[in-house]
Amino acid sequence: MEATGEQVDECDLKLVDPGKVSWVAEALPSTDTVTDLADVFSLLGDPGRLRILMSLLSGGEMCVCDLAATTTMSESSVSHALRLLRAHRVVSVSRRGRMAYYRLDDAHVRMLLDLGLTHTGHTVAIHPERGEQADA
Amino acid sequence: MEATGEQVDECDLKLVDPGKVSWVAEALPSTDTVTDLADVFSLLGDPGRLRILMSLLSGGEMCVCDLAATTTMSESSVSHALRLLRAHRVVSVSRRGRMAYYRLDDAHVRMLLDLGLTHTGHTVAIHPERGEQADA
DNA sequence: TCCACATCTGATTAAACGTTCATATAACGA
DNA sequence: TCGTTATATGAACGTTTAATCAGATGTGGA
Repeated sequence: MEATGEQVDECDLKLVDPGKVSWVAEALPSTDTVTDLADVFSLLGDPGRLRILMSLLSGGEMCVCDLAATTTMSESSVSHALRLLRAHRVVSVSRRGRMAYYRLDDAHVRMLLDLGLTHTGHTVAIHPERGEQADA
Repeated sequence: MEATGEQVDECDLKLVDPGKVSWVAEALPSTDTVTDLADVFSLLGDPGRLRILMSLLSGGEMCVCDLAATTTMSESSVSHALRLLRAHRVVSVSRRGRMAYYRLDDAHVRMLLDLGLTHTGHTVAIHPERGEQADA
């Protein structure tokens, strides 16, 4: 890819293992890909948003005011958070009357949440009779 | 936890589905657990740290200067980032001579990274002959 | 011992973030 | 139509964060 034949642009002088550096650098996804992925993780990196998403994970479909209750956040905060999550296609809305019902709309994020909860030793509370969990 | 027997402390007045709110609230992990999990995701939510971790994921064990090269960050930035990751037990160090060799030291984070990369359509470059991937 | 080198650390600064408050939009009921 | 309710949005504020620079620590070789 490089005209010079060197993948690590410059200052190879101080590299301990130039060979490994070369192929590790090549193996890394593009800047855009890394940025996108970091964005997703970042979205999950806020306790408030995380509580919202976990609420949706077990509750299925919920309106803003109920989410405010389960997460102990103000409705305004929840709304702002949902706007962000919506912009990143992590949640989707169904508007019925004056209510807005949100749901988890990203199978990948669902898996990340699940994996995260598993790690903490916390089992995701699934209530089949309320049926909301999807394909994943 | 509540003296009143109500899980959603107050203002049940404006709830759309009080029943669901109750059990969703109960199903949520403790504040500490949520905070810890958010911390982990937050750690993965920075492009620089993500590149460091992905480098370690494919490179196995690497020193600071080589990581600086693969991530195109300054050595100081890398060192600061590694300190954070170290504090959260995500990476561990082996000091040999004046070098510090870092490695991914959290199977769970490894899985999250893997899942994240899978989602982006990017296959993790594994080089068995360099052997570093663990149990996971 | 002294110097060079790899890494670490603290302080500073600028940008990004989440919350709040006030207000806007839009739908239902009277 | 008017008032109320549910949600959305914008601006302002305080906090957190990551990058940079300068200097500290500690190791190896001369």
